Parts: sequence; structure tokens; C-alpha cells
Amino acid sequence: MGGSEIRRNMPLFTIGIVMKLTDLSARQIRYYEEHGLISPARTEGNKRLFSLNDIDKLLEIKDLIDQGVNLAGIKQIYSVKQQQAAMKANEDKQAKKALSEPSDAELRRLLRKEILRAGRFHRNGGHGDNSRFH
DNA sequence: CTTCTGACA
DNA sequence: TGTCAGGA
Repeated sequence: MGGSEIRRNMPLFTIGIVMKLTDLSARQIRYYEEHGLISPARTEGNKRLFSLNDIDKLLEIKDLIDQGVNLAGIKQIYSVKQQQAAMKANEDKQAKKALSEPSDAELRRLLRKEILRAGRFHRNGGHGDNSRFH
């Protein structure tokens, strides 16, 4: 891995700067943290300090929100990604078996299935608009 | 002046 | 989500 990961995870920015960089309100940023989507560091005075990775993640979240995906949906997406990462880590350990990597199509199928199941969590109105996941 | 938590007229 | 309070 790149040794630059330490820098990307270095706590550097205050919430004020992050607000300007992401166009998100302090309310939203704190709200996403409450839901475990990000976990910025804290100063001795309890002020939040965000890293470059935190900002990238917030930008990703912003895109999804702008696309109409709510927190439940975003959590689902990150759950799948985490499972994906766990699977990959596991196959590296079991290289012997030469397992086949999860196909992109399969992951999309899984994601859509999850999203459909959580469809009622989308913006009030519970319509069946899941086309954006195709 | 900026940020934090809690709460909702 | 916005916004206000009351404190750090």
C-alpha cells in the first residue's frame, strides 16, 4: 500500500473548511458522523478535525444524497463495499483455492436487491424508483 | 469569532 | 435540515 495513506488520514481541517470544500452544512456533516458514515478526530477542545479521506467520503455521500439516496441507502452501499473488502482480504489469505473474484454484475445485483428491500426508507413517498441503481 | 450538543417554536 | 440556546 502507499505510505501516503498516513497523510490522507491525517486530521487537518476544521468543520468550517470542510463545509466550504463540500458544500455541506455543519448540520449535515455532524449528522453523517452520528450515523457512523465518517469519524473525524477531535482536538483537546473537542473540535472536529477532518482528514483528506473524510472529505472524499463526504463528497461521495453528497453525490449520493444529490441523487436521492437517503442515509439508509448509503449505509447499505457501504455495507456492501465493506463485505466486498472483507471478501477480497479473505481470498488473498486463501490464494490456494484460487477463488473467482466477485463479478461487478453480481455485486450490482446484490446491491439492488438490498436497496429494493430498503426501498421504504427512501424519500417519503415510497415510490419504486430504483432505476438509478441499474 | 468558530464550534459543540441538544432540542424543536 | 434549519436554527436557536448556552457554553467552551
